[in-house]
Amino acid sequence: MVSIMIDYSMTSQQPAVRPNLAAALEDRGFRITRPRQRVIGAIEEQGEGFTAESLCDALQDVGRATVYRTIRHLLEVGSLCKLIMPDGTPKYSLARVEHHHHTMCINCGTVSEFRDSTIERALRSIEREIPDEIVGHRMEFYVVCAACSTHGSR
Amino acid sequence: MVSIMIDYSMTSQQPAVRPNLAAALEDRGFRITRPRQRVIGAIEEQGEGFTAESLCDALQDVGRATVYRTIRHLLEVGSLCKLIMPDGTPKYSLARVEHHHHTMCINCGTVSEFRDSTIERALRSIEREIPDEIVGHRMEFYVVCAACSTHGSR
DNA sequence: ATCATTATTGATACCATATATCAGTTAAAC
DNA sequence: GTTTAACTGATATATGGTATCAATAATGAT
Ligand SMILES: [Mn+2]
Ligand SMILES: [Mn+2]
Ligand SMILES: [Zn+2]
Ligand SMILES: [Zn+2]
Repeated sequence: MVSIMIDYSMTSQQPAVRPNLAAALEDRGFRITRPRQRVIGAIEEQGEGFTAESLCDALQDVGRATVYRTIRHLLEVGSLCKLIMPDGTPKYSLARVEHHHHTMCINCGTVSEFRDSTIERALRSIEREIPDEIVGHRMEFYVVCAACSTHGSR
Repeated sequence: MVSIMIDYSMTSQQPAVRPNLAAALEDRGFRITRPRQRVIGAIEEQGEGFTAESLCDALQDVGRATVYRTIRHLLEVGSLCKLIMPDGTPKYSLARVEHHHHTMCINCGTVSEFRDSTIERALRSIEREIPDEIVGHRMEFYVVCAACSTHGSR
C-alpha cells in the first residue's frame, strides 16, 4: 500500500514538517532504547496509514506490548495521528507539526493530509457557538482515491 | 447519565426529527421480530449516547448477538449514529433525519447534536478542493459540558 | 568501572467490542 | 398446515489493546 502526502492547502504549499520521534520521546524523559528505536524505524519506513499490527509484523523480535506502548507514548507526545476508518478500525500516521486533517481511501486505505483555511475558520466559529468548553475535535474525510477510482475497485 | 438534545444551529431551531426505527428496518425487508422490538425499545429509552453493553444490560433475555446485529442493521439503514470517544470507545445515538454532527463530554459522556451552516459550507468548499471522490466524513467535538464544568470533575 | 536505582521489556493473561458458526426457532408465504 | 426463508442465541473466534510481573537494560552516582 503506497502512501502519498498531498497538501490541499489553500494557504500554503510548504512540505510537511515531520516530528523527530526519538527527540520527542527523549524530551519527555523516555529512554531511547533499542526496541523503541526499532519501532520508530518501522514507523518512519511505513509512513502514512500504518497499523499496530503492520508494525508488529515488521518487527517480529519486538514484543507486541512494546509496539503498542511506543505507539501510545508517541500519540501522547503528539508525534502520531490516530485515524479512524469508517468501520471504526484505527490507523496511525506520522504527524506533521502543523494542525491538519486527513483523507482516507475506503478502498486501499491510503491516507493523505490537508490543511484548509476555510475549515479552520469554520471550526473556530463553531467553537464560539458551542457553549461547552471544547477540548478537541476529530474531522476526517473518506474518499475513493484517484488510483482506486480509475483502476476500478479490486 | 442524562442526555439532552441541543441544537446549536445558526439557521434553524426546529426540534430534531427522529427516524422510526421499526419502519426503517421494515422498509429494508427486515422482519420486525420480538427481540428486535425489545432492542428498539431500549434504544428509544436510552436515547443519545448509549453503548451496545448498556443495551445488553437492559435486555438480559435478548442475545448479545441479536443486540449487536440490530445495532448494525440500524447503522446501515442510517437510523443510528456511531460516535467515537477520544479514547476510541464507541457510542451510539438515535440519528435525526437531517445531517448533523455531535459534541461529546469527555467527563460524563453526554452526547449533544448540532448543525452549523458555516461548517456545512466549509465542508462543501473542502470537498471541491479535494481531487478524490469524497464518500463521507466524520466530525466530532469533544467538550467538557456545562454541568461537568460547574460541578467540578468527579 | 562498579554498583544501585529505575525504567523498560516481553511473555502471558486478560479485557472490550464485535463478528462467525450453526443448530434450533420463529415468522412468512404458499 | 406445510414449506421456506429469516432470525435467534449459545458459543467460538477475531481484533485491538491493556495489566501483570519477573527478567533485563539503561542511567547515574560513586
Ligand atoms: Mn497526520
Ligand atoms: Mn446524532
Ligand atoms: Zn485508494
Ligand atoms: Zn459532562
